[in-house]
Amino acid sequence: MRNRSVTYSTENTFRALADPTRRAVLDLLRKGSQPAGQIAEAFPVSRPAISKHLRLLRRAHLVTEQQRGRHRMYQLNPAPLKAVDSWLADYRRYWQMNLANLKTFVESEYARELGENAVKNPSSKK
Amino acid sequence: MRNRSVTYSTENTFRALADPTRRAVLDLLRKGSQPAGQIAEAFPVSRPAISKHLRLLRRAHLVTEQQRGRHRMYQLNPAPLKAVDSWLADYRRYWQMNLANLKTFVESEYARELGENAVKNPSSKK
DNA sequence: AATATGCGTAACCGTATAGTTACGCATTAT
DNA sequence: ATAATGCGTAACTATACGGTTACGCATATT
Repeated sequence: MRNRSVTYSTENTFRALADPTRRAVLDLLRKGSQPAGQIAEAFPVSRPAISKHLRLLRRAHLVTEQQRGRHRMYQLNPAPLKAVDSWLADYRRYWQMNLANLKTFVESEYARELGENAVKNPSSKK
Repeated sequence: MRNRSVTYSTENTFRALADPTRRAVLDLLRKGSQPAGQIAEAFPVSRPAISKHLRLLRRAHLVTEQQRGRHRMYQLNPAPLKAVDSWLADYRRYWQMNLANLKTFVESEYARELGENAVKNPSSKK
């Protein structure tokens, strides 16, 4: 298997990104691989706390580790972020619309009628 | 205040996206505003469960609601996703690098030396 | 050989999720 | 006026976080 494109669990990826500390760890690793202890020093929480964050990041395949003597070097693996990026892609065109226009549209009578229709013709629920 | 650019809590945004059901709700709302009940019908979980998801999405400002008779219309607000997008931006260039090259680099003796240096010159810790 | 260092894990705690069922309050329909 | 509908919330449960301290095991140092 050479360079076969790998799929990761989008679920794990989003979950891993939910915590600000973990995002900060990734940001840190963008500057280069670092051993676990050095990563921990960058944060106000205890080393075991970081160790657990690293475990989640590992599960999400957002970092890879390799033993280097008694150190564990952590390296960023941005590949799973591609899934996040492509999920976001579908939304980009939305914020490219003028949101002010959207707002006035929603508050218009036209939208109101659409809303009523959506409600009165649920086309489900009996 | 007219169209003043609003900032949202990135924290809340990422947290809201962590759950697959909530992401699916957003995906659903991309097709158009819907009342809460209709949203709930699209999922295998109970209506109150969806109601709670909607609460989190509201807190994250990813949806807006408005009373429409006895219905509550939910509408997508993609604006907070811009923060996610810009966080991701810093990573895009990484997955544009050839990851195979990166891998061989990391495993090279050169990287090994860098790694050792990083360890032996922590430039912190006493 | 003995000691120090790096780092993961276990055990424990408080809080937030994610789901459930039961309930209550408006609004609409009859 | 009464009944039905739409939907949020309360109360409860199980699980997962995020943090802590204590511990243990390799690897390095002296």
